Amino acid sequence: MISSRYNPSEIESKWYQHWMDRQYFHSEPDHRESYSIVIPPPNVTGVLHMGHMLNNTIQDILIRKARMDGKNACWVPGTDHASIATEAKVVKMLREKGIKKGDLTREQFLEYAWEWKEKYGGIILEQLQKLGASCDWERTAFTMDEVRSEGVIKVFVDLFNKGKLYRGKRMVNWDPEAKTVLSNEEVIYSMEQSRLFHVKYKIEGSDEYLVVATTRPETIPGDTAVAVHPDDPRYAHLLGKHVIVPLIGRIVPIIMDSYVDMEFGTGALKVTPAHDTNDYEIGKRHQLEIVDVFNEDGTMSPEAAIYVGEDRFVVRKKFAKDLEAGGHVDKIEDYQNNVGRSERTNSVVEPRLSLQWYVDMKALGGPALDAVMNDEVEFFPKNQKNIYRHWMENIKDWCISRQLWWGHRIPAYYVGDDVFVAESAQQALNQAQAKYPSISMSDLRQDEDVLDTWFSSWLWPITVFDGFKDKKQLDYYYPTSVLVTGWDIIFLWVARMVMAGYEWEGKRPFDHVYFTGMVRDKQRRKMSKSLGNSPDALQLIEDFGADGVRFGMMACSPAGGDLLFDDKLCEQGRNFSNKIWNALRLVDGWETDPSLVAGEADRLAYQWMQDKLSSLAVDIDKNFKEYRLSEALMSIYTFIWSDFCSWYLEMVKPGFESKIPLSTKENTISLFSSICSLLHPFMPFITEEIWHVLQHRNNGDDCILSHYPKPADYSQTLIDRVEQAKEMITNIRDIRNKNGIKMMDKLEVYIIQSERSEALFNQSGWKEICIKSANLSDITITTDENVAGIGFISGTEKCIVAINQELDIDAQMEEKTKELQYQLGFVASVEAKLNNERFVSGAPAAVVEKEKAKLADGQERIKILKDDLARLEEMKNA
RNA sequence: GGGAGAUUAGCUCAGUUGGUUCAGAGCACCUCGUUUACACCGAGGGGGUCGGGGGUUCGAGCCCCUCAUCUCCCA
Repeated sequence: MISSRYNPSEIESKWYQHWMDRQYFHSEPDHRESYSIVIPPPNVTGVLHMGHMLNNTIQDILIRKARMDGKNACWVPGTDHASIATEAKVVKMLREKGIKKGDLTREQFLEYAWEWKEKYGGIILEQLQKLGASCDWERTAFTMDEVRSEGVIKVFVDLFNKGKLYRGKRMVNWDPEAKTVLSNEEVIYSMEQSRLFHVKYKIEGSDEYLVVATTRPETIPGDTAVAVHPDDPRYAHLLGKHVIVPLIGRIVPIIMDSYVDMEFGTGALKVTPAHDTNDYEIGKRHQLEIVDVFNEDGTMSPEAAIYVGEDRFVVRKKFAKDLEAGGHVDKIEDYQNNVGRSERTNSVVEPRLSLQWYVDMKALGGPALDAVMNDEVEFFPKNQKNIYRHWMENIKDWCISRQLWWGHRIPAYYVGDDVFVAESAQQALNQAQAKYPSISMSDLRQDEDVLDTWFSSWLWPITVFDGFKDKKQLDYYYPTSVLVTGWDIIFLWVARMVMAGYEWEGKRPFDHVYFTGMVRDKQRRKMSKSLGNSPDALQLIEDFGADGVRFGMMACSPAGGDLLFDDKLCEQGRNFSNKIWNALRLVDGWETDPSLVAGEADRLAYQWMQDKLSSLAVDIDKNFKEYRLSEALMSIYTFIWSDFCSWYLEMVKPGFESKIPLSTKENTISLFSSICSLLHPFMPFITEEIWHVLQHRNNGDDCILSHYPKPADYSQTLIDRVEQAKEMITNIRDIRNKNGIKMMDKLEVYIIQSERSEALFNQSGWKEICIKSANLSDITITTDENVAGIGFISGTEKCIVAINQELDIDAQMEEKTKELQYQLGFVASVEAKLNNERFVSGAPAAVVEKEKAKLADGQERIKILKDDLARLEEMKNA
């Protein structure tokens, strides 16, 4: 006996293993059309979170659907090495062991790092398997493995040789804790409480002071000018004068620069070119001296000459005191300002001048912008195109060096100030010797830095197919079919992949990009570790089953829109699983009798289901083409729960202790199998299980490889007729409800004779379905409009439920009157439209025809209602 | 400060070139129900001036203007 509850856990592991054993996920190039997806490689340090679940569920749905459509589906999994995050984890682990990074050589450190990666780096991939991800695990890639690394180095050398890569001194976002440069995207800004110091700078040779407002007094030793706006009348007289930097005593010029905001603070700005991006620009314009007062770890440098070696925040407090003690403070205000912190270390980011490697993005951007604008790479949803264009048109060079050890070490070799870039040290040496014949390997010094992780990720669609070495796989799978990712990394990753695709393959990396939304909690907050509002992904799978969670993720996740996650959605998924499971129990329990012949009702019900299925397949096909997966799923949900379970199964279900005709059971199993196929991409486990419980299957006949139901022709007339039967049945049930008539009591129903009611009756099986589902003794066509009972309208048919018991006539009259009012209003509005000369002449003929039909229908209903009311009135008076 | 998007039922959202009885779905809610697939259920039901105002049109949830509120991106 099958359990009345669906228990996912055993079933899920069983089928995942089965699929793996049969190598269904594995793909090799062949004669079929390819459908490929590369996974956005999760961070190797990561564990599965809600964002991954959403993103990977979507990819799995697409890849399973493609597989069932007969394409050669290939989903390549993998992870990225996440320089900063991983190095931070390894450093932390070492610290716990009592080892300091500084005590290790680069090689020793990397050994530990690899050890760590081998041990923990696969966790997230295993978790994806729990979710049901049908990745080709034989292709699992890692951004730092040999194939991927070779590609990265080749590309670096290639860009250098093409002159699209350079080394330059720029203002960067510096993380003093990780001691590395950060990209803009790795800096998180938020408003923080701080203090605005109004500091007095004495004007040289005068008793006058110039008051400057700053939140960062610790940078005062780096001041090399004070700037005011050239149009500011308050300071016009100071042109050409100098001020004395407080506590430091340095004499610096007062300069005029229109960058200064006259409204802000005192309208005077201290200029510290080494420690602020804008100040740096001002410094360049006025040829100011650059004094770098910080070390790489955020302590004061020897150039600061004061508090050397102490931390910038400690010094801020000391400076505040010293300034006050020295009488240099005019006033101190509480102030809110926007502070940038490192995404990884949460350390306050320090703008810093440093020598870094850059990619010349203007040299790469052209084809990448065009490709998206003309839909060669198509975005879903479309509105992301604008954002993309805006960024591409204002693109800045990409700083790719990172002061870390974990990553691809930059293949640049120095001899003094000369740089030689080559794929190997030997090649670099050869280059160097061409210039300096006498040098040897020991004179070459390789760049200490590694490359930004994105510098390997942007090659992902090429390198996972080993595309820089061997084009065989690449030619088949590239361009990939679709990329599924969050819009938050559109610049960081998507745009750069497009650039790389055109730069090295001359082709787009993917046909489509499907942007998912962010997963947020019910209060619309982003899921984050610090808020603790992110549910444990594996626990969810435990609680609701992978299928339940997948349903939950998809049920309310419009393309590009945010997903407000709620356990309730997974619960709904679990309930849905249970519903299907119990439908299986019902069908499975049917005993057949070969001597029974299926009735007309069974045949009509089956025909109706087939037509509905075809119609559904048309919708699903359309929805998939537009990546409206949520809608596709919901239409399947309604089909299964409502059409199949609530209507179809009830129509054909045998009575108590009765058997079912063989053909009806077979037809039902066939429908149920199609349903499994339909739902399989969304809920793979339960569908595979049911597929096999429904009937014996030959080896290899698995749901995962079944044909996805294709759009097909169907009879809308037949569907409409059954819909009208449903409407009539619902009406009768409502009448039972309102009049306290038990479902068990059989009723007799009359339909007033008309052309349309005749058509319904002539539909084979129609009458039988009504009788069974509404539990009627009979349903007949009559010309006698005065049958005693309760009248109702179905479509435009007047129907009467014959009833002998006492009825609440007033309640009925009230209801009919209300309905009549509505219909009168409706007809009036249609008449107004049709009487409007401009409507009749201006609107398309089809629209006018429809209005006329509406009018006729409405008038018909009004007539029925009026008759009914008159009849009720008579009954009341009788 | 510049740009983008949004505002439809209590909640989350559909609504595809303006035209069916078009104001919809799911969840939540209310009433009834333990009839042998399922209470993780069944049957039925109520609920919205489509953010406010103005305009174009024979006709506006949809197009235009304006105001309000919110979100995001860039600086």
